[in-house]
Amino acid sequence: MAKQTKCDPRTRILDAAEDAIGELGFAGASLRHIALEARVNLATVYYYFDSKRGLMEAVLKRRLGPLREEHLALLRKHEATANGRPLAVEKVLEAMLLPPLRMSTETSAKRRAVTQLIGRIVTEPHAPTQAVLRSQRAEVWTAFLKAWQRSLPKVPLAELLWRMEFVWGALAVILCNPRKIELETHGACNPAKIDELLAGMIHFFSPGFHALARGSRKQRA
Amino acid sequence: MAKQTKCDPRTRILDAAEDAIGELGFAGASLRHIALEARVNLATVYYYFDSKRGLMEAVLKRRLGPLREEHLALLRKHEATANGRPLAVEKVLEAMLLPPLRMSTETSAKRRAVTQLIGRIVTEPHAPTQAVLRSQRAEVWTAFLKAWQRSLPKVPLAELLWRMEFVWGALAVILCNPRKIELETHGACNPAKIDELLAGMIHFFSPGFHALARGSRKQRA
DNA sequence: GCCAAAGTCAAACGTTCGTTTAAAACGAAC
DNA sequence: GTTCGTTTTAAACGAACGTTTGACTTTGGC
Repeated sequence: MAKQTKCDPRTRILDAAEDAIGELGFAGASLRHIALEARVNLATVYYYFDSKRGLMEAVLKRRLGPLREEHLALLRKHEATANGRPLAVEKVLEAMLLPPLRMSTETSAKRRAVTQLIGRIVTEPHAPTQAVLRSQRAEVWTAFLKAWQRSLPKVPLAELLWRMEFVWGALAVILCNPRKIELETHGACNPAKIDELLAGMIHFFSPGFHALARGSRKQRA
Repeated sequence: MAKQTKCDPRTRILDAAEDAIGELGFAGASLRHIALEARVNLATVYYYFDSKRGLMEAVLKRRLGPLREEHLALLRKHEATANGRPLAVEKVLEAMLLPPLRMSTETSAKRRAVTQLIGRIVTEPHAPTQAVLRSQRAEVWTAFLKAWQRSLPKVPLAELLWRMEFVWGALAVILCNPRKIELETHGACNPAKIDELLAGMIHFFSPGFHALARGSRKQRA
């Protein structure tokens, strides 16, 4: 029972599926390719997961569950430190950005699949996938929206929602193709250095969040 | 010869392919589905385009070509107005954002495929597709990088590249799933109102661009 | 040692994929 | 009316897809 740390077929299948999805997308990743990569018979995939859709959901939930917990935990931690006062913009941004960035480098260097997986989620057209994502993301999304509303009470709701989408999009594009960014910039940008990246993103996005709504004439500060 | 405005099979195939890719992604869009939607025999697709890859390239180039021209034209127009001086941050941002946003609403309301197509490009795993994209995007990318370097000479190259990626990612996430954003925000955000959206994005991103590099102790202004 | 449960395996199911073929239908030219 | 190049068509190709089956091997409890 202590032997099934990483050698059990179930985990191997999940790992292989994660790699395949990251490389080829949900539609392009075939079960035969996944089974071959996991050194498992094709039918074994159906033994552990009922279908391709079942496997896809398992792949997503394995990562999105912990990610959600980290998101909420970090947000709660900052709120505990704030002692009931609204969080600083920088803290909310950090809570949004750090968990995905950290997860992208936690896995071994060779397997950058998690990264791509999370990034790909945003634009994935695969309908069943989208359903899983929405349910997993809803709780985190509302938690962050509340935090933003408390921190920036003068910014209208629609504006806050837009800005959250902007940040999420910027994050996704990095996670999705970190190798591409590194190549396109001839090495000037290195998505693996998450400390620098996080600091850079917070530094870049904070001023925008502090900006009030356009055309708001009631601004006093 | 003047009759082939929108009824010729070639255009119908391109339109159908655009729809299918927008909905299902490049791997998920099958030629049979596309041919059926275009009311064309399957072999006709091969008559006009050599293969599935050929069709995909044609679909991309039909939109990316004009988009590139609009990008460069708008940038040149602003530079002409600036009279040799560096462009304002807001102008460069507008030149980056307006062409894709405008293209997303130029097509009829029912066919929001262009929008999704452009957005999907960012995270598309399909390898041949990526190759087409890189070549189409390279020219525009370097043009904007030059503009940014002139406007913000104190910000290091790597930082500028990162910020361009951020903006591009935010844009992509909107273009890719405008309907999703509208639903998730319960109508508070409407991606179809591109004037408001553009103003909001410029207003949000400008302060970040004006920010200097982190930890830069040589800053004087 | 036996047995039921858990797990693995090769082989095949029917479907759909991208692609090809060869013949039919078409329109303009002579 | 025949001819020729262009366009459209039905039918089929082999390969790969998701999925199922049934037999085989392994395992832990009695």
